[in-house]
Amino acid sequence: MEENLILYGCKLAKEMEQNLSMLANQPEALLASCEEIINIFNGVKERLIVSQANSMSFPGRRGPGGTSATREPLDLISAQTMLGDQSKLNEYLPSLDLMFGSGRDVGRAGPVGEVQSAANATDSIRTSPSRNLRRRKDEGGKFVTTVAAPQMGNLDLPPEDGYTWRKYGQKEILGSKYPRSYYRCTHQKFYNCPAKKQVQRLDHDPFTFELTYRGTHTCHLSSTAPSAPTPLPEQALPPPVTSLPLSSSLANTSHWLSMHITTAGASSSTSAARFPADCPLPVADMADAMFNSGSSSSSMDLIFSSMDDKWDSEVKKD
DNA sequence: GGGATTTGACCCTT
DNA sequence: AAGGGTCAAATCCC
Repeated sequence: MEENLILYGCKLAKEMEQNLSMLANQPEALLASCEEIINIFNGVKERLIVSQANSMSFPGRRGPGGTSATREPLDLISAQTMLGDQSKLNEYLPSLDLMFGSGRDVGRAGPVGEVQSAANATDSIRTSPSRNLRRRKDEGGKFVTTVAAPQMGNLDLPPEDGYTWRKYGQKEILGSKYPRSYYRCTHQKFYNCPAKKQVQRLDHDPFTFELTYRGTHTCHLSSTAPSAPTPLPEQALPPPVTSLPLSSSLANTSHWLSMHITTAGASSSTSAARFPADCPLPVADMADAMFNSGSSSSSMDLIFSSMDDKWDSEVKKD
């Protein structure tokens, strides 16, 4: 299933690239389309991360009062070892970050920096001379997903998602049976990482968590960040929520992806997000081709040409 | 002692 | 005014 997700992302990129070529003379439409691409790929990336996390077993955690909720990178490392062909995933995720950024990192420059401005404008945050930044729930830059509770271990804790989080609050929410927990990135202090997430059980399904991600991980961008020994946990970013209305096809895409990730979270399968053995990665080459080539269509065709047959033969099997 | 969690209070947005 | 998000002191654990 995850393999299909990846194949789908490749397929989608090719289709979008074809659309972009038709918008070459319409800068505004081109920008909007680029924005869609950024958000879609971020969504795919995040789903891969969550999918991989959900496919693992959840090692025992310490009880309340300790450091139980911290996410140990070793969990992922060992899981990757067990799952086998994860090296390509580790290549793929940071490459996507380099390619598309988060859409929300103010300090990040790159090929998509200007494209991000529209999203940043809608993602207004209030500043106060005496208080830290605060944002409301309906502001932009929110990504919501649901995952199943761990099959084993402490069911009160949400499943691993590859990041290390520090809990900073919990609150009873009106109309909800279960309290909402607030987490921020463990590296916020040292790397000024703004990533946060909220965890809440669903009223109608206590074994399912709703995860709300806000902000993006910038800790992996620091040259001193401890990313080298643990590629996956520190190199991937939670995606922003698209600030632009998706086209009908892309909206369907989002639905399709949501369906799949939810299924992956609820599954007890030990299968992991894997790349097909002949997937023409690494994506660093894709980024180079997409942004440094004068002839985007030809380069994209080169990148994705071998994907079509595989997509047609494998994805349609489902 | 350092780091993480708990929890009541505070502040902001609606 | 109510509800949600965050702060920060107290507490816990290693």
